[in-house]
Formats: sequence, structure tokens, C-alpha cells
Amino acid sequence: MPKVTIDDVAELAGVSIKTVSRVVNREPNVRELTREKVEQAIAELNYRPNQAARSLASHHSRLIGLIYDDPSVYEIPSAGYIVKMQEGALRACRKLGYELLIHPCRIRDKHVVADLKAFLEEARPDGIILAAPLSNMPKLVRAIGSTGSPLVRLAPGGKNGKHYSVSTNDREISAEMTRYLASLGHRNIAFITGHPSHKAVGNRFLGYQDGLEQSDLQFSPQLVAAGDNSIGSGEICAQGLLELTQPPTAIFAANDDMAAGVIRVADRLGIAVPDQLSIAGCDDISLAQQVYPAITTINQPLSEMADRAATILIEATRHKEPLKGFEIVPATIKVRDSTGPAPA
Amino acid sequence: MPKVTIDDVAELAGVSIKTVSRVVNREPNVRELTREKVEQAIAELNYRPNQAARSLASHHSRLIGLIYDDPSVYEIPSAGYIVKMQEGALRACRKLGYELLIHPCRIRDKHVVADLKAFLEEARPDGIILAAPLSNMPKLVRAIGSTGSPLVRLAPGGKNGKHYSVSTNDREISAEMTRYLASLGHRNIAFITGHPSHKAVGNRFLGYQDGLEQSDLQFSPQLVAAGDNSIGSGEICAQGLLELTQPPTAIFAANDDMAAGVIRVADRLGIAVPDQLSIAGCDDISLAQQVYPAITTINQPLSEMADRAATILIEATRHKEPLKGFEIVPATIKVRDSTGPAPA
DNA sequence: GTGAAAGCGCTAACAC
DNA sequence: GTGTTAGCGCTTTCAC
Repeated sequence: MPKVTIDDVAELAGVSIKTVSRVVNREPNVRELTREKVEQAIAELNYRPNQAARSLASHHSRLIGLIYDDPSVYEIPSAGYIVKMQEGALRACRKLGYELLIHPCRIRDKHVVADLKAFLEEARPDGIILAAPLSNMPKLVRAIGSTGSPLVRLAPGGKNGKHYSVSTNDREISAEMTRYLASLGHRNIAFITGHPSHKAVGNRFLGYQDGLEQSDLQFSPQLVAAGDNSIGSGEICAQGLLELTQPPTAIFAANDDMAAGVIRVADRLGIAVPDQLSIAGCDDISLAQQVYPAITTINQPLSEMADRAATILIEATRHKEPLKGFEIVPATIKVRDSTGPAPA
Repeated sequence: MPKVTIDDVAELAGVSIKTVSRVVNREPNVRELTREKVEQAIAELNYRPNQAARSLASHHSRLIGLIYDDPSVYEIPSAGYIVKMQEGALRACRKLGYELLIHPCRIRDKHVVADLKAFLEEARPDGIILAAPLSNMPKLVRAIGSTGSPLVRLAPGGKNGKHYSVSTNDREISAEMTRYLASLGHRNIAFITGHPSHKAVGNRFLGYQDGLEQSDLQFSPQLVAAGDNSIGSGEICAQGLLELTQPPTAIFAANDDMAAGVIRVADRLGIAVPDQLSIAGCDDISLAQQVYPAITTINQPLSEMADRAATILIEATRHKEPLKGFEIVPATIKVRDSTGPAPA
């Protein structure tokens, strides 16, 4: 397999290497006929541009870095969360001719910042996606910002003026889910909160409160239990809630793992789902469909969000645009089998 | 942030760039004193070699490609499997100054082979890790082999003469698990097989049979149910097995998801685990610890296997060694709460 | 042990 | 529209 270079293509097509370069990079100012000749030569020789040479000459690595919390430390974010994110980012990268560099990091490690800087300086990605919950950590955002790498924050709890962010409508959609439960006749709707480090998950709690108000229901602190995103915490919270003298007829959990925990407890206590108890989750991880009954949940469009983040980043480096602002990828409610009319 | 180059370091240290290069690459033939001077200059300037320049000049990308089945198509391998693999491969890469390129691919897509070749030719990783179940597909193994990229097959069902493989002792450890169940007094031990495309998972079935034999127990086809690695299939299989006139007192599932399905069914049928039914799984994914009771399982050392694969690959490219042979990373049994003495 | 020179294969800047 | 030239920042080769 002798390596085919741009010179070989130029020679075969009878043009200069610069013209080949223009065709490869889809630059303007090439006659249609010339372009075709070059494209044919490329196909004939099966030419592939050498990325190393490209990036050395252009000062662009065509690499996007995806930074997230290492799951082997916390179980947040979960493996499903990570894989979904990767999938979206990869989709965008492939479409635009980039590669993705994944970089899990341990937020509790003292050397995170140094480690991150080393990654940015050595691998030199053209842009960085910082995933939740890291996207909320000023220390990290600042460290990356100071290197000058274009940065997109993924699913941060709120915006900041300095960096672009891609979020979903956590609060609004959680309000909608709450209204949906209310519309089924539920009056005692409980909520299980998520891990406090994850601000986007915190917004779901706010949405729950909004939804109650919009449905003319009273917010009651007893109906709120504090989970930490794990199945186990969902079980513990459910147990507490179901022992109340006025137990809820619907439980809305800030993620699917905890909702699955609630189902387990209902199973054990002989409470029928959804006939006696409705259960709703958040995230739409695969578990939500695998358990019985399948969980009504909110489809967090993580893959689309990561796709958008990577796309924005790549387009920004191409046009050398400053990267400010934000966008919102709307979530949708997936009604499945764990919710139903309130018991009479 | 003005970019620091090798010339700056050479000037500050008062040596030639070649000497700096030697120090950076830990080559021999540098006096200790010279090395120290250079290292000090590097630290002072915070110099980082430019990877693009390095790989252009050396014809090494310092990239390892990890190829696996896209989870959005099949749910095998699961997200947890993928993340564990990535973790191990990343650990090795970081230690040795490499980066990891992940490349999920859709085995059912007609263009897989073309897509893979394009990946290899464009990104030019120095080596490839092909994960199970892809590592069993001759079509893919051949496609990668034909490009000349060094290849390590991860957890293939068997060896082949042409490529290095890293496996675990699936068969032996499954036999051990079966013997363990027998040692608890179980005489009716059922097995739930995994998805047939995953040969390593098939070896677990062979191990189950070995274990029965070694424990002087009769193999009985009725005690074998065919799952597909999903929680749902575990439930279906469990239902069938528990309806037998001579139901098993222990069920050994070829993965943890299916074992979790068995637990769900036992829960529903009011069968106490482990008092009336022992359940064992395979893989030790996080779910195994999160469900109640926590699942006794086999810890598949996926992370270590991927670490070994990447390490082997990197060392081979350095020494330009041909890459043949295999190695086995032993798995271990994790006894937790889902197994106990057979009912009297 | 150390250094000088010659590329690696592309893109940028500018000429035509 | 197209081509020429000069690097990008390293490693390789070979001389000393």
C-alpha cells in the first residue's frame, strides 16, 4: 500500500497541488470541469489527505474534545448518559470530518485542572464540549476558558455570559409532566430530587413546583424526598413516601434510575402500578423501557444536544466566530405504562 | 499564549533541536547533565511537543482506535460494557502518551467495511482494538487486517493464528461458578444463555456444562433457556424455568441484565432470593450491585483487558514487532447476596 | 554524545 | 481560476 499524496493526485489530474487542495477542502474558485477531473483522480488513487500534515499546516487538529465526569468515581453521570452523549458528538464529528477525543476526568482529584490543561495543550482539540455536571464548575470552566479553546457547555444549570451552552427545557418539561399527572386526576403528587451537584436535575424540581401551581395544587414539603440519582436512593425515598398517612398516588422522580427503584418498592409492597400508583421518571435511558411496567419519562435529547454542541464548535472554528449565546433542545414526554388515572 | 516550539527550548538550553528531541523521546545518547538542562528549559517554557508535527515526521499518529458495536442498534454490548472498555483503553493510552479514538459501528449496515476502512485511512491510528462481538466477525477482522494496521481482538470466542487476542477465562470461571452453586447444595441448576452473536458469552455455557460434570450433576436440556442478554429476556426465561414441574433452585445467567430479570420475576412470584432460589450473573456491571438483593456474579475484567490490549498495541508499534499470540486476564467470582444454600 | 540538513504532506499568502 | 513559494514543528539520516 504505497502512500498516495496530494502530488500524485495533482499529477494524474494534470493540475497543481493547490487546486487539489481546493477541491478537497471544498473551496470556491475551481471550475466545474477541473473539479471533476480532480475528483476522478482522487477516486482512482483512493487518495486520503494526511491529517497530520493538514493540521500542521492549518493549525487545526480537526479534533473535538469531550470532557465528562469519570463514571468509575461517582455513578453520575451513568454509562448510558455518557454513551448517548458520545453518540451525538460522534455523529456531528463524522458528518463534518472531525474525530472525537473523549476525556473523562475525576473531579475529586486534586490534579484535575492540571490534567485538563495538559490534555488541551498536548492533544490540541479545536474545541471542547464540557458535559454536565462539570459544566457547572467554575473552576473547570475558567481553566478551559483561560487556554483560549472554544468551549461549549452541555446542560449546565444556567447560562453564563462567557461561553456558549446547549441545554434542554428541563424546567418547562417537568412542569408539563406534573400537569400531565394532575390531568390524570392525581392530587397528591410526590417528587424525588436528584443529586445536588447536577444543576440541570435541580431545574426539574423547580418545574415540578411550577406544574403544581399551574394545576392549582398545593406544594407540600412532605411530598418531596431527596435522592441521589441511584436506584437504591429511589427505593429509600419511595418507602418513606408510601408510609405517609396521606401517601401520594403519583411519584415523579428526577431520573429513571430512581423511578425504577420506586417500581421495585411498589412491587414488594404489592402496590399495583399504575392502578394504585403512577410513576414517572426522567432521561429515558434504556432501563426505562426494560423494566415492567415500562416507565413514563421525559426523553432528554442528550444525543441531539451533544450533536449540536459539536456542530456549533466546528462551525465556529471554521468561521472564527466568537462563541457566545445558548440554545435549547426541547425534551418530550414519553407516555408509557407506569402512569394512569388516579385511583378513585 | 505564544506557541513554544522545540527551537525555543533548544535556544534556552543552549543545545540543538535534535538533542531536545532526544530528551523528549527518552532516547539514549544524551549526557545526564545535558538532559537536565533541557528538562529545565522545557519546564520553564512549559513546552509541549506538537503532535501534528510529530506524527507527520515520524509516521506515527499516537492514536489508538477502539472499534465496537454501536449500542443504539443492538443493546449488546451495553453502555456499561462500552464505558468500562473505554476506561481501560484510556488508562493505557494516557500512561503511554497516546490518545484514544472511539469508533462505534453498525454491524448490520451494508457499508460497515467501507466505513471502517475510511476510518483507518483517514484517522490513521497506530493500532486497532476490535471489541467483542465484532472481534468474531471474519469480515471485519479481514478488512482491518488487509490495511496492515496492527490489530488486537478483544474477548473473541476463540483465537486465530493471525492476530493477537486478549480474553478472559470465561469457560473456566463459569465452571467454577457452577461448582460453587453445587457446593451450596444445589442439584437443579439452570442456565440462561446469552445472545448467540457473542461467542465469549457462549463459552460461559460450555463452562456451565463443565461445572455440572465436575460436580457429578447431570446436564438437563430443560434447565437451559435461551436469552438475548436483555433484562426482558431474563424475565421470560425465568418464568419458563420456574414453571417446570421440577423447578431449579439456582439459576445462572450468562449476564447480569438477565440475572436482574430473574430477580424481578422471583419478586413477582413471591419466591425469596436467596432462600428459595439462588441467582448468579456474569459481568459485574453496576446494576449487579444496585438491585436488591445484590447479585453474585463474575467480574469480567474488561477494563484490564482493554488496558492490556492498548498497551500491547503501543509497545508493538514502538518495537515494530509482529503482533501474534494471545493472553488471558483471569476473571473472579464476586459472591454477594443473591446466592445461598439450597432449600432443604 | 551531539548537530546540520533534509524532508514528512499539507495549507496560507500571494502572484499571475 | 490557477499555480508558486514558503513554511507548519517535528523526526530521520548521517556526519562529526
